[in-house]
Amino acid sequence: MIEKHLIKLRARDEISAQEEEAIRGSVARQINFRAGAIVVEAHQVLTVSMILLSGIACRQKIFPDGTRQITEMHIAGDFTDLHSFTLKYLDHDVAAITDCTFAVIPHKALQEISERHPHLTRVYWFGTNLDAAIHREWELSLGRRNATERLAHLFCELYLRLEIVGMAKNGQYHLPVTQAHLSECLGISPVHFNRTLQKLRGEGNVEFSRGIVKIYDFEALKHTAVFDPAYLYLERRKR
Amino acid sequence: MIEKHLIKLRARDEISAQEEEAIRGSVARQINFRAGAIVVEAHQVLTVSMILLSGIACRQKIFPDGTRQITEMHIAGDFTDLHSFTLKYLDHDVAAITDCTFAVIPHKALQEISERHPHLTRVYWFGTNLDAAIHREWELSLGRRNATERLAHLFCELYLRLEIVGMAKNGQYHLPVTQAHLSECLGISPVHFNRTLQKLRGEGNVEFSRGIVKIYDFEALKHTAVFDPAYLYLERRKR
DNA sequence: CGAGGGGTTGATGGTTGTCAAGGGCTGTGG
DNA sequence: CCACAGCCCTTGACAACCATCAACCCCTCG
Repeated sequence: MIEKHLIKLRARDEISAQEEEAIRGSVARQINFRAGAIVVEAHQVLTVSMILLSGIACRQKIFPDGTRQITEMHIAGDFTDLHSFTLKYLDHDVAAITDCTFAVIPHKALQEISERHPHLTRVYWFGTNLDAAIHREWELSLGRRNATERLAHLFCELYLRLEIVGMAKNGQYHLPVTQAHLSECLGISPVHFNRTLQKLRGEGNVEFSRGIVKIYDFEALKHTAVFDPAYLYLERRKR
Repeated sequence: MIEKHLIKLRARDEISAQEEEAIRGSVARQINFRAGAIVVEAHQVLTVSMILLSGIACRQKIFPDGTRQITEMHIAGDFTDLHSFTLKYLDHDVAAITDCTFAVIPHKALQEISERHPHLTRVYWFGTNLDAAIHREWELSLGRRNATERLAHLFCELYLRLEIVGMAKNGQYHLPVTQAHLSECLGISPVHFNRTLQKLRGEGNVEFSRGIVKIYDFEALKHTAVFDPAYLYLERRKR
């Protein structure tokens, strides 16, 4: 159930048997959401956090006029709103892009972990800092990369993140989202997204259609994206 | 010395006398940097974190070709690289924009805090989550706001953050940075920054010259920025 | 067969970047 | 005191990038 979550944690740190037990014991229940549903609403006081088990979700910020910015994509294994444990409420929504299943972890359980398991607490603290690093990289994209580079960069990031949890291999992965969703990640219009995608396809290094991303030359794609994976902290660190 | 840091913490949570003592005891030394210096270099393994005592610093990401994106501005009281405690190295630089003084906190001391002071650990965890919230808001700016709105938004954010630590009042604060620095926050060229600033001045709600920001109508400025301070988490929360 | 969502295309205009030049202020040395 | 250098700010002209509007296509599903 939370296997992908454990794989993600163990890709970056050692998790002992007791810690794994503590994590498993903290799951109160599962919950499903339909595609398009708001999973967590901004500004609502929260008492639980959620681990994404399957599906694709995102963090989004919405303007009064309805325009939307997706600030991070979430895949299976991600602790989508762990930060609500210390923030108490979120400054953004969490939305289900496809149908999603979550494991629900009450803040009470996180409180216990933070009292009894200092190392695991630091692992989860690391997890929220990793999200912040992804936000920073997206700031760089939105501030300095053009549309082509942004899109190539997003394809690279998702490949590496999905690969960790076994959901991408041989340069290919499922990404069952619309062009409009991705344009909201990149801060461009859907029309311009479409033209950008065609340009990338023309270069022959990547394709995206029917919800499948095919990367034919990852090194070339990294090059057009100016992609440096350091911000994903993919190495295992010592306790 | 770390008074502004304590004020910032106490604006959001209760800090006990013992916790204050633990914080004060963790400061190993002070260190100064000249304007323009790199305080922390990306990708270097770190063993200390630093609290900004005076001056203005920033987090920046630089492309191979030298173009730069500032991902967050730091003011006195900010724990500029607390996240290096769990990340071990940073995905970005920390740079001194003006002359700066920092308090140095060894990771060993943070390790002890994380073992002995669960509540204070959560307070610091909250602190890094607050930085992440600022990153998200900047993603929204860079992705969806135009240049005028971005600049107005930055002036609003810095006002509220400086006000907390007593460095802004009556709609006015010192911001001894160049237009080029601010343009690197906003993801626009220095030339366009200058024209944007003139446009805002023409509207009569804000002025910026000789390193001083004067806000004449904060509500109007908030309105042009579509500024919602929720992401700064300015209320005091319960233990 | 029709409706609807998602994808595609063309035309046009606004926002922003780039290049180049000049102005103003400050600090320094003659 | 003045000349000069250097940094920062400002302005104008032009081009690139991207948004918007509108129309159409394609596929799926009821």
